[in-house]
Amino acid sequence: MNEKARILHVIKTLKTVYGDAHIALKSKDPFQLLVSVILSAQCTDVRVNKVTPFLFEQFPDVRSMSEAPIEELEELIRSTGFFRNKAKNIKAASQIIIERFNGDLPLTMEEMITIPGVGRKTANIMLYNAFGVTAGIAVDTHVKRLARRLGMTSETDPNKIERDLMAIVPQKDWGKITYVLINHGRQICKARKPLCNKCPVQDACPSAKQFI
DNA sequence: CTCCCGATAT
DNA sequence: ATATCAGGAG
Repeated sequence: MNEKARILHVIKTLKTVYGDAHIALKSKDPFQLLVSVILSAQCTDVRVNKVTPFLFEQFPDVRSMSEAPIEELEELIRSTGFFRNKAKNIKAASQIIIERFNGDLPLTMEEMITIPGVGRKTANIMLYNAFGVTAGIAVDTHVKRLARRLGMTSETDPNKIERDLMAIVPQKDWGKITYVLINHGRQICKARKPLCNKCPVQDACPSAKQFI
């Protein structure tokens, strides 16, 4: 079995095991999803889901968020970390969305990444989950770690990892592959102590023996 | 490359 | 005590 066939086998197996994998961030519309994704940087989704109910109770939409006092915003999201940057970005993003996009989120990668606090990872998550648009593959810390361990890339830069993954993963799987890898990364292929003996793709993983 | 940063697992 | 957690900007 060649390298490409090995990788496709890994993807197929993980898709079967984590078939119901989906976004874990709670939101009731695209704008709330954007705020949640910005908050999720270097923070667990469980923590984000704990603060957003209180945050959206005070500032439920793009209009109210654009006028939110920065100190109140900071206090409401403090526990998610990087709270000064995140508060500043969320407010600036809200103002930009109103001024440049007439209050609605843009539907293209090009426009999406002009929003403060939004890079390719956040844009990919938004386009797929809010609008069903498949522009690329969202590379977060889990996707980066797993793609490297599973031998799908040797790069460390998220943009280069995304390019490598897009060349291997069938386009119809670009949206879902992120959640498949995230779930596998949380349950089995954990950052510190990966559970290789319980891994469904152990036999096809070039990193397995190094952790056993 | 560095900085931002609190919460949690190990 | 320290590594890690749905990253992005300068």
